Amino acid sequence: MKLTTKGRYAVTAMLDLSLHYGEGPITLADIAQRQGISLSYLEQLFSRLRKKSLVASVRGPGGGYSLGRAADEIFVGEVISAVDENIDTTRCSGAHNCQNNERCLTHDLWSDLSNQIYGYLNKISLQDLMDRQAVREVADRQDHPNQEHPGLDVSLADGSGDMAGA
Amino acid sequence: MKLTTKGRYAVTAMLDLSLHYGEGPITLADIAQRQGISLSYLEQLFSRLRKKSLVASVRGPGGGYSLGRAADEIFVGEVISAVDENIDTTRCSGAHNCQNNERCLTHDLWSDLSNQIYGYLNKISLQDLMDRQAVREVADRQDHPNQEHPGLDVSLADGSGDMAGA
DNA sequence: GATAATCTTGACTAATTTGCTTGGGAATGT
DNA sequence: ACATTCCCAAGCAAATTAGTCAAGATTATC
Repeated sequence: MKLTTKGRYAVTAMLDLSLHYGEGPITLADIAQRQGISLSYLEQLFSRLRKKSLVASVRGPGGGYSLGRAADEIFVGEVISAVDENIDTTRCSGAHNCQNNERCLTHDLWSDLSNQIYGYLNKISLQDLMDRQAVREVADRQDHPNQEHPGLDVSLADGSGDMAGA
Repeated sequence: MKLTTKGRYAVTAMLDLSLHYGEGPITLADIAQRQGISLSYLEQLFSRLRKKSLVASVRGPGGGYSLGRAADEIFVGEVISAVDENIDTTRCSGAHNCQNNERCLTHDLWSDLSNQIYGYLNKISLQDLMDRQAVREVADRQDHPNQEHPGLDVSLADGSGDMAGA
């Protein structure tokens, strides 16, 4: 499990696709302009997203990309791991050929956490994120009817996720 | 929120410290050998961990590092962000100087997710991880009394974390 | 006090990853 | 035919990672 700006670009682009669902195929040029990502970089990312069937493509004029499945069936963890090219041998390279028991023990502690994070991210769908945003926007508009950009950057990470039964 | 091998090293080292709590200060040389991390790299990481008071140091012979607080008061998110040096301007650089509403919208969707992940990781303490492992070890030993390394690499990410009220 | 163990700091470097450019293709609607 | 789009691969600058090296500062022990 890795989480870098690369994954952020991928998730952002997928969210952009979700937001324009129903408008037909969306061109990468549109996403590039809207999200401030270079077209060629997007092409690389979408190449991987396509191999994992997270997006579908249509070539030719009027073509573009659309979500490979419904937004509530695509999970953030999938998107991130699709672009991560993660062969990540975790030092112990899967097998238990560590130097000693101690090292292996600590390694297992880490991989345990990694699995937890992954499980967590694989429960959050693109639709979930959009729903959250929609709810907040409505609430914000009710509070501040005359502003273009209400205080959306105020952290409201409620962090109500449970700790997965440690 | 960033999650790379650097953070993994830091968490692994902190877990090593936790496991040897009560044995007095632990030298970086010990951790380096046990966890297979270079001594000098550990020095860099611990310099940052120390600035955030996540570890305490004792100099001179017999010196070393120990946890800055109890293991159940140190959270994974803290450890990771301590070594991340995260000035991460998130493209919109905090303010709302985006190109248009749409871009800002998608950006907020991402930062929302980022906050969620962060909140999640800040609920998992080092103690939690050790407890999980301890429980599993006992269970495994009961099932396979004669093995040194029972099947600990089998994923058991139960992922019972809730999705934070999307 | 000398010495050795250990943390502390900073400069430097090789390898890898990121993010992007360039330059070509291949498919397809008009 | 042509313009538009996806597709693909090579290459490249900047950043990050992971590490080395070298010089110190502190302190327990002899």
